Amino acid sequence: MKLATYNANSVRARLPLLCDWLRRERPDLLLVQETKVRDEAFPVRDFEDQGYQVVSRGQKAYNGVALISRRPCRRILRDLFSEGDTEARFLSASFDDIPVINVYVPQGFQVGSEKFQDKLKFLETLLAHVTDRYRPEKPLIVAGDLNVALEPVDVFDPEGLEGEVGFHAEERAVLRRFMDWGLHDVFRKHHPEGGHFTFWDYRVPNAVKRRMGWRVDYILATEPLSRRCSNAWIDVAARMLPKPSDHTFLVAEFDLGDSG
Amino acid sequence: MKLATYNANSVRARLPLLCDWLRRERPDLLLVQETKVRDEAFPVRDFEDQGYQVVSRGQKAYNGVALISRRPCRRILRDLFSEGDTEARFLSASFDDIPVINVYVPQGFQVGSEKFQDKLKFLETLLAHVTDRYRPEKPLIVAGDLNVALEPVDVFDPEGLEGEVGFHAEERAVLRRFMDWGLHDVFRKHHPEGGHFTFWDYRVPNAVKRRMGWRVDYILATEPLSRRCSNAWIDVAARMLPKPSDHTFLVAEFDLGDSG
DNA sequence: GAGCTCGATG
DNA sequence: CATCGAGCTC
Repeated sequence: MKLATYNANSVRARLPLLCDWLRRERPDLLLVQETKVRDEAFPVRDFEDQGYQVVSRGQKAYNGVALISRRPCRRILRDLFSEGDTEARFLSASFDDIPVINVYVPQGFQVGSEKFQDKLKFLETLLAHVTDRYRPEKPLIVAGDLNVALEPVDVFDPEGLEGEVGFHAEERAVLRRFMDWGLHDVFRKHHPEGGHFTFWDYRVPNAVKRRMGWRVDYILATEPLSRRCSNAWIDVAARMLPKPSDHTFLVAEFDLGDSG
Repeated sequence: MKLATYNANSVRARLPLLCDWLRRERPDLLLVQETKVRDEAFPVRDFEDQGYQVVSRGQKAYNGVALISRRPCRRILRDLFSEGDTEARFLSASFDDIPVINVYVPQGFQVGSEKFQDKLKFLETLLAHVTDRYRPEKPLIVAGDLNVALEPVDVFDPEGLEGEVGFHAEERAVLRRFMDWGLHDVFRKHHPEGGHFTFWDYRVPNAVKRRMGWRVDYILATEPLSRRCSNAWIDVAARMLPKPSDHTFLVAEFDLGDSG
């Protein structure tokens, strides 16, 4: 099974790039974040034309997540919070009985701000959701834009960025607890060396060439799946195409035998 | 000499279409209206790369006219009104001693409105400019988006549109006086039958296929040039391309012998 | 329907 | 740098 995650920064603005990429890579499942579109306006047809189905949890202008898959899904869940989500940042479903959670974690604005607290709250709630409902011995995938770089090798300037939003001890500690519970970072498993990024700020000139990026997008898997992850890679070239998102694709392949 | 006029509805938005068209048609001179860009931001390079020179009279966001030519021009004039123009709607220059006036006449909003009066004032001032400075026995071209359909055959529904802005007796009367003075509509000369249009409103679904257009773009020439006009045509296909302007190209060819 | 500006967000 | 509205024009 080939799974990818992509913060599109508008699924409509990224439609040509996305369609080209799907045509070439043909993943079984693509998790998209920052679709920035209401469900009624999601360009479903463009994906259906390529043999994909779309489940979307969107809102106007901001956030929005979607599951784009070749096979149907079950057990769709659109809300992380028991009160119902005010922002479209969470979407989970099962594909061939493998539960997949797609998240777009709040960026957090500034350390100490109310938005930063919301970010921590979101991560804590997601962690509780995972630990309450799943077991590390069973298959589970949690993936998307977590908006946190876990280790110093996951940012281009760990000293300079230490304590900044996205690389602050408090966020990293919460993310660490996902790992401690039993979620494995499948990209890290295949690339322990670091210096690989999935996001480069538009505002930094030539950020990709200058390797001024962050690794904030993840595919996390419990042990039975992580064990079967045969490959994981970041499509840096897709960040160099015309009209790119500020993120790029993270891909993982799982050897699931006949069942997947 | 091959001359074309085109209301681009943003020269920047139309850059791919324009460049493709120039590569294919290679006119000696292209008159553009609604460039919608300040002179400093005009994409001059894209035209220079194809062997064209650009003279532009632009403003921010609205209006804007330009002369795009393979040969240099002389006697550039950027203002129609003696007080200096507040809107970028007029640009004239001489090419091989043939004076060419490029205009974007105000659309006029609604009959009876102040903008409609401005439109009539613009047309009257242009007529005075022409009759004061030129003679019908000498070469002169006046072309561009005149925003007036002269005759019933120049709109898709003459009965329904009678009296509407763009097809009102008062505007048509002023335009008629250009003809009476000695300017000839070179497209009409080759296509007396009517039913040919240069503009189709974006808001009318399938307007081109349904032939729901207007002929409001013109190439007018004095007798010594009109006599030599060997061909004139409207490139309807260019209105059917992806991301078209709401207008399309009007082209005329003149047999000028060695001198042009 | 499709350009434009502007102020917002990241 | 590149999204998004809103409000404007044609």
